[in-house]
Amino acid sequence: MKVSKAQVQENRARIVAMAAMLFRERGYDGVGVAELMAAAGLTHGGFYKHFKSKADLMAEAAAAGLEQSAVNTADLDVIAFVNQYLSRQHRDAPGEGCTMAALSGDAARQPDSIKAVFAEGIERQLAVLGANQAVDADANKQARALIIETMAQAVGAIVLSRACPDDSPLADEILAVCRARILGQYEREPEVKP
Amino acid sequence: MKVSKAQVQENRARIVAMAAMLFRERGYDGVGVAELMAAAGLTHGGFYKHFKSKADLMAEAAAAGLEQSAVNTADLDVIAFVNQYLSRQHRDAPGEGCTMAALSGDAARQPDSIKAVFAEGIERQLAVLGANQAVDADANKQARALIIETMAQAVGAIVLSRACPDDSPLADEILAVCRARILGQYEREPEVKP
DNA sequence: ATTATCTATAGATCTATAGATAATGC
DNA sequence: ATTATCTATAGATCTATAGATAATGC
Repeated sequence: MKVSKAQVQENRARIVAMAAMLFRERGYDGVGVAELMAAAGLTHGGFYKHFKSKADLMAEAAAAGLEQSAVNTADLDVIAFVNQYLSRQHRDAPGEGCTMAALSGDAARQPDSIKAVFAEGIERQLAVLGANQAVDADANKQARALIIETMAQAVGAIVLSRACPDDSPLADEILAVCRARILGQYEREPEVKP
Repeated sequence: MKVSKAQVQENRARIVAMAAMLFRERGYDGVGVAELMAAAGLTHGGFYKHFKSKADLMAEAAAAGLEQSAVNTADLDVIAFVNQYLSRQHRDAPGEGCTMAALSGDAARQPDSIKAVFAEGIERQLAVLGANQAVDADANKQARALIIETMAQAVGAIVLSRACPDDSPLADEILAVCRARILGQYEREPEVKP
């Protein structure tokens, strides 16, 4: 029943990847260890050779999800990012979407060890979107403020839109309004290029 | 052991009020019926004479929390609202704060019956903040868009700030930046008065 | 020999129900 | 007579551990 070291590593990665998806879809309390391990093709007893506890996995899955978002958006400019982020596709597929939007509410009730992972993930995403890339300190401060505002509005729009019933006109209106207004801001205040 | 009709009504209201607070603090899955009833000074068996199920209470507690926010902010203009909403006090007291910010993430995973309560609560809050109060249809549309953008950014800022560790500089920065930028927008685009 | 995985289970917790009780309200 | 509340419990589920197993890797 033992498996190769490569297989062990692959199994562990699959558990983390499944957790990152299932937690985003159903929340930290919405997915049990047994179900998670079954989704990864294993039995639940083996979980504790990979992780000390479910809380440990939560931190690792959050880091994986946040890292994935940063990598996926690394080659987008802010306008492309906003168009993708504030889309119905993103709203309706939380399992593959932004970890901040899907799990920040849950993270707020977790210990600082998990919140620290989120803070790092937020900071990373701000960097990817072009904060701190301006020529001088003052321009940097302004660029960073603009990116923070954009992320907050984008996250808020997705969170509120997802809280509405599936066919609610308000759900779509929130996305459309925020997308238009953010994009309008980047026309007036063009993105800072390095 | 039976109690008067007035007492029954009072007990029920206390259960709903405690639920509205505890759910905001710890999430729908974070509070059990037994603990909730104990917090209301009752034993858990009696719960089911008041509510058909925990899910029924969740809908009613959400409605109560959303209603409370609307009433509390009814006499504030948008600027006073934003100053209060994007404060450390609000961020650090979710149990008495905005239900949208505290529970939208949980609501997204609940059935449409609960999401419908949230959609109504959002719509109500938009109305309180002055959407639909302009003189003509076009001005109304613009005013509504501005309020939606403001709510999304405010909710997103609180949600992200709460996901950061308690002493995180980023948590405070998100609040300060979004507060300043929203207020700046209302200077440039003054609030629509009826 | 080591150890990742499996089966089985302990112990806690959670929602919901059953039946008894006693004060209200017709 | 009705019924809100209480005590007790059923049945499900969840995290974590114990012990057996069998293939890897020294």
